[in-house]
Amino acid sequence: MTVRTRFAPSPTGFLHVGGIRTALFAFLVARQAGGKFILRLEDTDKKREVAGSDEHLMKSLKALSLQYDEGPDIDGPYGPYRQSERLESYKKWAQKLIDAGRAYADPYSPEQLEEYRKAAQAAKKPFLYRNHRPESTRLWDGSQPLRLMSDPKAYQWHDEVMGDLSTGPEVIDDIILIKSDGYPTYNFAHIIDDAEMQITHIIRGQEFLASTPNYLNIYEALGLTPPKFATMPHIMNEQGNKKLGKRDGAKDVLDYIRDGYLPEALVNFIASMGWNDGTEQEIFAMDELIQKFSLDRVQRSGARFDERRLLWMNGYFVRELPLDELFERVKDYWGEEAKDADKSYKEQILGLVQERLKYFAELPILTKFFFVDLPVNPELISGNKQLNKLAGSEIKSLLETIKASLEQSDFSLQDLTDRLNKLLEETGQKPTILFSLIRIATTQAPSSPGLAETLAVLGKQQGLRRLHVQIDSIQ
RNA sequence: GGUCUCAUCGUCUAACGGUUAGGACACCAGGUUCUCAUCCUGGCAAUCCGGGUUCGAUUCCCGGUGAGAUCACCA
Repeated sequence: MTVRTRFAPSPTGFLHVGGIRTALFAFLVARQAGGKFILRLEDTDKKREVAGSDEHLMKSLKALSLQYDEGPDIDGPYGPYRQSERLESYKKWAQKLIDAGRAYADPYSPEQLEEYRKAAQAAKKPFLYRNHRPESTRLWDGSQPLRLMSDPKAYQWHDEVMGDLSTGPEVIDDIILIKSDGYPTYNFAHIIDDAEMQITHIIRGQEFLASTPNYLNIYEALGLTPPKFATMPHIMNEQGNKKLGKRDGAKDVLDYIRDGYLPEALVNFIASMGWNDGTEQEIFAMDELIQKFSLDRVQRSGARFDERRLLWMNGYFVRELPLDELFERVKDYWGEEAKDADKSYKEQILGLVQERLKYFAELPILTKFFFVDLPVNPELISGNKQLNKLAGSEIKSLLETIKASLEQSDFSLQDLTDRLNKLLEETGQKPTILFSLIRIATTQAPSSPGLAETLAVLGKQQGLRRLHVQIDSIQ
């Protein structure tokens, strides 16, 4: 049997790392088995639907290379892939249940239901709708919710991640199949769709674990064999006290992409939250993940989202990139001031900042001084523990000596290196004095790449000009 | 409150009854002619508690405790 997994989000907003992880694992299971990965939009709640989020979802998946084989925009043999377009199916299956006496019209108003619920709560009892099941059922005309006539019983089932699970009959209830607006509930629709779409593994978040026995009850009523279940533990927020959610600041994955996080780093990072291959390997390429992933090595406990680890991992992937590829990838991230700079100049700069670049959005602040003369910042000297011990006149004369030497330089890396060494001897100064001074004068930045390298890229004209300006600024 | 699930360094995790409980991130210290970063070296740091079973429990069982999920005409 061909493995078919699906990711089935509702179009109610963006995708955060929690959602992406579920999608990623479903994707990996499918790819590993040479099966199919399907995207299905669960758009049965028109009130919560957010316009454009379907596109956003698809874009997010594609941005992380989680390409699905069938979906709303990629037709396949089991379409359509939006639930709102599959209403006929749900009606058909619902009718089967009605005919079999396994579904009935809910006679109560929401207010009545609320009272029952409150009464149960006051009595410290769990609320069960089936305790209020009407004696005689009337015809379902669609104006009322359609409920399952449940068959309360204990269940034992296997979960690919959680292992063997079991519950008693007390959790089984007459859940709503079709809402009074004609749309099915998730609880009903996903079962029909998974069956019709030949889904073999339901990989989903832990929030559905508690309702699984009710789904089992529906499968039985429908005469369907359930697929394999795999329940993913939650990804928790940074404080670790709540499942990661949009409301408390979970970031859109597309925002990470926009900030210049690499998809491959994001994927690796997300996979490493809750899964590892049992070795000490930390870095995995996508094809390695596909090859090595297994559901039974997925963690059962929740993992916290630690952005610092993501930052490290992204920096790692950035450093690993060949320079020409990195150049291609960062091309939209240069600052405004770099607009007219030529390619080879930018390439040289990128070579110098590559190992300090954690994510692409940092590029402008790391490289600005290469493109524009920053104003003299006296605080760089006054705030320097070594330099602020020197009198202005001493600094000035040091700078004059430096200038005299650099004026003779061709600004090749080799010559600059030699001259810098010679200047240490000539002036008798320690590197911490001499090099700091040169760096400050020529960059006006609190930090920069190596001094000789920076000067070589900056070039003679710019380097000397900035030296002059610094000298003139000192009385 | 009922039901279900989970529990190893601050964080992500390894250890299919026997290890000085390992790695990574973060942090700290030192080194790489200034800074930042990289890289290298070193350091700090964990089996929730209590009972069993066993020659021996992080590991198996029971009970606590703690955390999370769920109990919608949301998914």
